[in-house]
Amino acid sequence: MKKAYHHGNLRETLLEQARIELEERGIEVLSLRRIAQRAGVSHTAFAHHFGDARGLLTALTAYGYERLGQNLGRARAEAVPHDQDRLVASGLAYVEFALGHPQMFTLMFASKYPNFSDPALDKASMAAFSSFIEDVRRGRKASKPDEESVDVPAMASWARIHGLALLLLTGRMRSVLALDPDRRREAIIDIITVG
Amino acid sequence: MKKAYHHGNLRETLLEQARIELEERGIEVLSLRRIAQRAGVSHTAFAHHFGDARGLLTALTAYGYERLGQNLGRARAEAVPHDQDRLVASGLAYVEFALGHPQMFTLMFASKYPNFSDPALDKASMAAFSSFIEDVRRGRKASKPDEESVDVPAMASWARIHGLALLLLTGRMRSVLALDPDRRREAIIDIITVG
DNA sequence: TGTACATCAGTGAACGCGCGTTCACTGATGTAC
DNA sequence: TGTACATCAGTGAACGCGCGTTCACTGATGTAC
Repeated sequence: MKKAYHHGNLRETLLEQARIELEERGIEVLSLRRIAQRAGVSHTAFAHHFGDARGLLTALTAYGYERLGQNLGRARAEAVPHDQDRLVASGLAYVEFALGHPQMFTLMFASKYPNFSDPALDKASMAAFSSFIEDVRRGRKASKPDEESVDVPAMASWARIHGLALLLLTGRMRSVLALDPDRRREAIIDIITVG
Repeated sequence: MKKAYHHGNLRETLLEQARIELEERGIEVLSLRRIAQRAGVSHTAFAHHFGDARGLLTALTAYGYERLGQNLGRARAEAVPHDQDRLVASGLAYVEFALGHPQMFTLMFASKYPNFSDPALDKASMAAFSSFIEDVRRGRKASKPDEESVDVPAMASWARIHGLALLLLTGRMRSVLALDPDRRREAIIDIITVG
């Protein structure tokens, strides 16, 4: 098969290879040159699709939020339709996303490199968050407060789920990490649902 | 005043300048050379005190845990001695430490650079965590479970406080960030203490 | 259907940059006698 | 109290490295007529 000069799908290929490099080596040593090498393309080919290095990171982060949003949506759809079950399913999917894609999660939540005011990134992250927070809110039986005030119960649940994800993926909470997968899953659900 | 050839206190000076550089510019662009320049010393002077670059980051992270531990201890001592008040005071101090030292907090909890198996770092982080978790446990009125099982209520409170800190410092939770300092403090306490 | 030409997509060499580390060194300090 | 000498603390030049970017380019594609 002759290799075409024009790739046809290079943007998606570069994003996918960037995702793999990210998980394998970590944010802190991501390199355009290595990603391009993985994709079998010269490292200057990036410019046509992403502008500069930050553009790639921004697109990669948006891609991560899209995947998180999809995972949450799937979990939501599979949960039997009681609000409480939906909160548990969403929360579990959130934590599992973090554990399954630790570097991506770190990029999405801790990194200063992506441009979070990029419209596509903002749209993807708002979509993931807002549906998740809606699940949380309904699971807590809290009515949506007026626009200006803080929805304390919903924020409390979100904070707990987010913190649980991060403490687990950074290796704290050794008592939970020591469990086998099934029991760990149960412990995560217990922690999400405890009064 | 003649500048001494031997500094006398260079290790502490370098750590302090590293801390300032960290907060001002961020983990991702920390540089030995710039820190040394701040301290008025050649960049090769590091080797005598920290070995290599990772050694400095490890020492800096340990320093962060010591300061977190001190802040928690101070908050604990000032709280009127009801267990619930102590949980609130510790939790608030935890969140305020994160907001006051965002880069340090990120280094302590998300970075892969420090060597977390370094004995001094391990000791400092265990000291900060264990006293904090003890506060949480007593505030939840949960008796300490046997060594092997998971203390679900304590982990749930820790996760909530940790997640709250991170969601705030990464700019999520806009409804809380929009408040003025006093009302924000109240909202943080509400979120920590809500059932 | 053919052709001219603009645009798009990818190449590869070269660049400068800041980095951490290595090296041989020098000045200051501490200590044994 | 003096002196010899080992050790400690800091210097500054040089190194190689991988990085992202720039540049002039070439091949492929799309389109107007």
